Amino acid sequence: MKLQQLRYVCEIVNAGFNLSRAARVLHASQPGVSRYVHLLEEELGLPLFVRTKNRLVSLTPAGEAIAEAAKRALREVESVQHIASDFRGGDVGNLIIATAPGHARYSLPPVVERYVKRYPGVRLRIRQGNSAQVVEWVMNKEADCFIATGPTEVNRDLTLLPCHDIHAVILAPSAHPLGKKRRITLHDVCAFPIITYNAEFTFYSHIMRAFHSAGLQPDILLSASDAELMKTYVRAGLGIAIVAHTAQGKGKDRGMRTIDAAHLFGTSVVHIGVRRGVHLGKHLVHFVEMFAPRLELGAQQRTKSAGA
Amino acid sequence: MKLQQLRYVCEIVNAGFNLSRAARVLHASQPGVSRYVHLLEEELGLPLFVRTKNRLVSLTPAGEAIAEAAKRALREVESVQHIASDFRGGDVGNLIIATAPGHARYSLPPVVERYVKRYPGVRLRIRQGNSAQVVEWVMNKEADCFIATGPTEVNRDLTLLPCHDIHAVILAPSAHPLGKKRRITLHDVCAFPIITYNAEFTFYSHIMRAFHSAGLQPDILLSASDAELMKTYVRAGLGIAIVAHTAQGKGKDRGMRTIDAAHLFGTSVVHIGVRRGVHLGKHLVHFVEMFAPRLELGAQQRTKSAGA
DNA sequence: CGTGATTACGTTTATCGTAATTATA
DNA sequence: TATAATTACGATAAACGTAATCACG
Repeated sequence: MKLQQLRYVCEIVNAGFNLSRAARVLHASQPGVSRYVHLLEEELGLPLFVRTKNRLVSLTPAGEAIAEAAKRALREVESVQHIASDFRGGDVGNLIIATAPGHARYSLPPVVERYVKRYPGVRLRIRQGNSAQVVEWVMNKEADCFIATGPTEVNRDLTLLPCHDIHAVILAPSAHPLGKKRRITLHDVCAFPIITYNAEFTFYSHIMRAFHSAGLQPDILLSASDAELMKTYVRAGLGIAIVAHTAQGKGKDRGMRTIDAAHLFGTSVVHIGVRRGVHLGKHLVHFVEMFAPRLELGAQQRTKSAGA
Repeated sequence: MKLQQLRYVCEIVNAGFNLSRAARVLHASQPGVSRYVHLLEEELGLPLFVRTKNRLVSLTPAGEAIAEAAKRALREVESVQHIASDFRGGDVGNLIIATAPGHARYSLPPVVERYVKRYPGVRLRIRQGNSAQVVEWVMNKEADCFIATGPTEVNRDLTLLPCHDIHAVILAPSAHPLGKKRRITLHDVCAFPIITYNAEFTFYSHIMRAFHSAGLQPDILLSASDAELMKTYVRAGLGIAIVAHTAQGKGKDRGMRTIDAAHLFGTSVVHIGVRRGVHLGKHLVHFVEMFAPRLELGAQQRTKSAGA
């Protein structure tokens, strides 16, 4: 059995059982592909494709199972090449990180700063998008990993690495009545117009779930993807903002006060998501080691390839 | 890149980096293997093996990662062949089931009877052993699956399919004082000499854990792997037996009574264990469908190969 | 020197394209 | 008749073994 034969089979399948089209994609001649497939079928002792007279129509049951296994085999072979090119290159290359604007703005900058200093040859790119987008990008190989606040609805082609916890805080104008209470409740919060993240962010659903399960209907005055924008509206006295604790400036948020709200909304976990079962590139591993040292991803890599 | 090259790499590794030995195993000439490996290294652009002058010594870091991926790729290719031979054969073949004597004797017979009637061409073999042995047999491909009472200490090369629950019953002589109580306690049970399974069976640990966590030290008079043997001793009045509920005869256990003990020892789950990530043979799927129809393994197979 | 890796060389075989053929819509 | 699969044939290349060479213990 040859790798090419497996490639041919897979390509025929996703060319919609059109040998000619598959041959074009594979830079091979139509007869070559035809013969090679026949050879494989002969070797395996059964037909992989259903043929009506002179046309490929579909996979046989055996063909389906075999095409699946073939795809997995090819992925591993591809992975051999990726591993090689990963080791081959020195500390140069590309690293694309997909994440929500919140992480990009608050958690990432210090890490990125250290990273580009340590690995100046790596071209680091950060793509911003909502939860669904960043997942999509990683699956399509348009990004090497995503950083997202879970639990993300995620399929079995991705692996999530829990990095650290995140909790909500409330930003209110300095003289706001909420600031006087010792321990606020969801009910207290609900009394005021609320500014928070857009609905496509996981944090939004997280917050809303807390309100709804308490039987409350908050008055969402305004939603945005940018915490700095929210702060502007808070300063203007339009309402109070519920944001991730990472979004609070270190004493730089003048004109407002921060009220802890961890007990109201619980904690979420920030995850790094990568494609499952493939070799994690050296640059990605280095980055993750900086972003979440407790994962000890580098140490794992040394003993076993492609983390859990 | 050729599959053979990957085979060569893997074989060199488990021949202890001895090219000559690897070549012999692979039915190839030493020079052929040498050149082919060099070709691969050239293609990948980096050395896979550490060479001291004229001798292979070990894998480079890249080599280790690549050897792992290569092994996975080869396993998938092998799996293609297995799938083919699985579909090729009609309803003939072999099926080896490893299990503890208890399952072999009580749960399996009716299933086996139906199975051999439906698939008379399949040579069914049942190997009996303790928990560790049956796991070992499946991993070494000396058996297609095992049936065991969990939770088995199991590694990530195996998949466990939960089949059904099992609970303990107490077998006591007809006139035994325990039979008069309405709801017995662990303490009650401890007052009498106990007959149960050998220590190497999971059920034994399960029972003992219940006693120990209640701070009790039961008097184990006798342990055996065969429930029928235990019954003999119970009839002789030597003690009471704690056995799986599946071991009780349907009214045929003369001279003794059955006392329910589910509330004392809880329930365990009977699992079928198979090698992870490989195609499940048609015969095995058929058997599992009969043994545990609620798994709907056949339906899963039709859509996706090798169940979770 | 013996064992084991590499290089050189030649034969055999397989791979794959062009051209011709057949079959279907 | 156009499109798509199969068969026939031939040139090129690769796969792989034998023999020779080299390198170390």
